[in-house]
Amino acid sequence: MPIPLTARWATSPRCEVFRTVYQEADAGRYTSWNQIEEAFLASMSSFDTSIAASTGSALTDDEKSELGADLQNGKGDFFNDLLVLLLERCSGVDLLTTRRVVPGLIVPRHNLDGVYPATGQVRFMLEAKMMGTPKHINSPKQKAIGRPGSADIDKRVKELAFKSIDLKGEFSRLQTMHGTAPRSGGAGGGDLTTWLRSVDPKIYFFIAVRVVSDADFERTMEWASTAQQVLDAVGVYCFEPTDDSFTTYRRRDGVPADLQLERVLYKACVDLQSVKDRAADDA
DNA sequence: GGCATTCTTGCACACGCACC
DNA sequence: GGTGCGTGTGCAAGAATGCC
Repeated sequence: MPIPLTARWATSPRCEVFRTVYQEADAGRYTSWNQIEEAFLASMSSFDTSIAASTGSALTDDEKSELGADLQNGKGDFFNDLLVLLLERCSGVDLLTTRRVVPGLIVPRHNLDGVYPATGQVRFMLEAKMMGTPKHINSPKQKAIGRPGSADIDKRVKELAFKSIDLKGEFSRLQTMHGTAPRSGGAGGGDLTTWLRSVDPKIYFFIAVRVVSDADFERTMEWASTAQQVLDAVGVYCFEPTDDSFTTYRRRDGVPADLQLERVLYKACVDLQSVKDRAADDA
């Protein structure tokens, strides 16, 4: 599977390390996170070292052109595309990686990262986010260790939680319109989590978080657990700085088993195959 | 094709609270 | 009271998308 041409990281010189990792995963036909974890960590270290080294004056237009216009953006898209690649390899199902406009029950247009199938009702959806950045020239007031990964996690979880409820509500409405009653009782007066997990689309949320302290890690886990109640599954990968430069990383252990990215990715793989079979039966 | 709008991601700042 | 930290809110930049 070639690098998506529309991806921001496909052309930026700073993202060369990402292309190398992606091509390694593609060539090796990798199907699990464990196979690519070390290369992923190394690419993050390389990328963030480049970001942190952008000291001196603010970037000129020429420098922006050379390095890629956006200073930080790129790793989030890379993380998303890498997960899609692994998931496709594992499940044998083609996901649609380009974002598409999907109507919800209340909000008429949602943009989604990775969905299946490419057309018609969405049955499976993947959302991936990267959080946390090192200190760099554009954030002079930032602490030396950088911005905590958990600083923005609440906003992202709340956004996705609403998107989940809205999309599943719309799917349920369409089922009712077509004479197919929802497979379990409605949310009103019942258990919202149980209802949400009984209704398509299956929504998987993956986050890679650069944590800078124990408190940062704990807060990340709390919000991941919250997200778990509204989504079908949440996969978390945490990494932390190991030296004074704060841009050499190692895996942060301690993520509960049900939140570990590698396990959730495998669950998503199995689920996606099931969704594909179910969609074929319904057709 | 050009402009306006929307979306995503990263960030600053104000405020409240705990601790010393 | 001063300091540090967590939290909530909203802004900014860049890219994607829509509209005329």
